[in-house]
Amino acid sequence: MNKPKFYMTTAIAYTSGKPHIGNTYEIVLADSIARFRREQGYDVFFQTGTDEHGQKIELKAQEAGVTPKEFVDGVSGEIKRIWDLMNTSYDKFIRTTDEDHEKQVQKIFKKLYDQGDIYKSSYEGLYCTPCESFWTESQLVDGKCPDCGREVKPAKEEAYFFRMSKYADRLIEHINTHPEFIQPVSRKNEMMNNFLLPGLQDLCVSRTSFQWGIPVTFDPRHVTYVWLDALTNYITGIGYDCDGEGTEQFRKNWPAELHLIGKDIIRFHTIYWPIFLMALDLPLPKQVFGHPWLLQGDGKMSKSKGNVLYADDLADVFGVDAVRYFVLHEMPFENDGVISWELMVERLNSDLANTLGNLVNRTISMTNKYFGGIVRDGGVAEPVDEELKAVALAVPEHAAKKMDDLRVADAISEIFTLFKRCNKYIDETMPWALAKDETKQDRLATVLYHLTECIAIGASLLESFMPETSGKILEQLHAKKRTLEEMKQYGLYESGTKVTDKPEILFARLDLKEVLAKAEEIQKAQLAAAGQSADSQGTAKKEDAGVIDVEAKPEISFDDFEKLQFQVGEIIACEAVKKSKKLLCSQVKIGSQIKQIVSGIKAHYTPEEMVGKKVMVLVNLKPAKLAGVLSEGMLLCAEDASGNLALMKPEKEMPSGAEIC
RNA sequence: CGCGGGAUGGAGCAGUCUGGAAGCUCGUCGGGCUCAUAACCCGAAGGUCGUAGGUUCAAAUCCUACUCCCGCAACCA
Repeated sequence: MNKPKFYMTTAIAYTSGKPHIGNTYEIVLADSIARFRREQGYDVFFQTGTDEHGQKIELKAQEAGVTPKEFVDGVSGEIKRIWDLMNTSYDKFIRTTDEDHEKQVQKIFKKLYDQGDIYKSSYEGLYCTPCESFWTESQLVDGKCPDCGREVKPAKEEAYFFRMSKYADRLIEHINTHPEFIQPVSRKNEMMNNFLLPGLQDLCVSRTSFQWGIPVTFDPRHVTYVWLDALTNYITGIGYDCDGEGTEQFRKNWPAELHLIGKDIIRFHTIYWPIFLMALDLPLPKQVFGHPWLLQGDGKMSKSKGNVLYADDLADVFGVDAVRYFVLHEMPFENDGVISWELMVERLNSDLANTLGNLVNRTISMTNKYFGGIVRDGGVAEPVDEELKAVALAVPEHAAKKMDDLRVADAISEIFTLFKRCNKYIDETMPWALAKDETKQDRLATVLYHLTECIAIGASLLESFMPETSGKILEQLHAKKRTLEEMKQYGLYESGTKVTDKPEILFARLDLKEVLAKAEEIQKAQLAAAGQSADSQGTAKKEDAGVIDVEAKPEISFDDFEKLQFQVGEIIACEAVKKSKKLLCSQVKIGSQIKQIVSGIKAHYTPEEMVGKKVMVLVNLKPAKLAGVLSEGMLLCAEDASGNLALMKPEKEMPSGAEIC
């Protein structure tokens, strides 16, 4: 019998830095699906990797004083290390700097150009360097990049474009006739209404503003822009060849059954990628699942706060399988999940230590205590056994159904219903009472047999989610790993088998206080790595800390300083900027002049309390529009670590317009 | 009228598409049990399902208006 093939991928991770727990979530999720599909008998090929080109990386490498290649070699290695640490079973780790990938991308670019899908034009607009994106005036937020909030600069760039519109109708048709294509379904309307139905813009597919990319062969000033480079990894990784048939593996595996990606890049995978494939005359992937995000509960993750959660730190404290369990269990299907040290401890103690670990432990202990470790079916049945058996037989099916819908968290919960049922069964049968009765020895043996059998089934099911734990349990029971097929039968545990005589604690209960102490150490280490001085960490974490340190800026000359003009200004009127949540617009009297200045301090000052204040103003700042309102300077504020602001006022009474120098 | 997400017992969530007895996990309290990792089992308390209207025999769910929260950008999966 031929096993059906199952080709799945994760998004390739961008190599701009170490991946945090949210990035790691995706690979673990993918791994659990891949493992489960293998269990189901599919011939799985599971690809992941790293996306390594782009201006951002060029800049990061420059900052670090290494070549871009050296930089991405380091980060890609780090990512792979974490993927391996998390025990993920990918079959291929592709890098977009792989030679064969680069070669194919160049050939694809040429081919699309030759057949008229790609054309040369130019791009004019406001450019955000860190985001590598052009924006139109109307897209800007407060005059800044809507993605990152940083400054944009007017720029014009010659570029190649892909004619998306040509294929739009075909894509709309495909999406409408394949309701399973975009998952979760709610995303489908978003794509249709926001992008497809209003009319697709052509996509810019080359850049000249940086070099770290795959050069366009026939126009070497250009490098391939990220999406054409990155998305194609899904086919180049399995041996696509633009000029020929491609490898046998490619012909076998393409199209992919599943692209697993973050919800933020659904657009690229359900619009641009399918259209690229149409242009290459290739079939489309079967399904794209945009999973939700795992967010930090207690405030925004930020390196400067030192509260970023990394998979390896968490694994150090909790163990790899506990981290896998947590991210899989805590992530719902559609909404974002929450992660925090407290929640991790709660899950570990409650589910892994109490429900699962303790169950295995008490079962093995009783077997040792009452029968010298020998598990034997005593053949004395009671009705309660049937209830347990029914659960054990139903759970694999239920879990499989959840997995088919990609509801991994629900699948795990299904498995745990079996462990919970086992704990209840122990209470119902009271083995310790049976043990005291000479005539109940066979019944006692039967009870322990059922428990061992059910744990063996549950442990086997756990393999996709917690491979190491699964193996440990089976080993302690000296049980064979079951296939899904075998789980349809009950009673495969061989009667007369001896279990281990020294059961190992699978998950030790953790004390929240101790864990939080460790978390604090990790936070300190992060702060140190972020370049803060050693003594500042000590004080910064305490509430009574009187100081904060900020990132040092390069030294400036006195000439630079002289360019800045500061004066005392009196706020004579102030109102909130209507279209904005953060901005106040003040009329500031500086000498005999009145300047209008917009400041992002609405959260800290009301317009009323602003009026009458004499404050420090940077007056010769180039005027700019914020939220459509002209601002002709800057009110200076001090800001603490939690973002509280305080306006700077002269320490003695000074007239409006007094120069500050 | 900027965009997006959200509001369900103390905490974290499901249920909302396709109206039909408010559910899960944790925590709390009471009880049971002692094989086990102070664990396990049973029971209880605790909710005007953000507010106000509307549709309906019936609304957490559909419609309208409003309030409040959160993010708007990192390490963007």
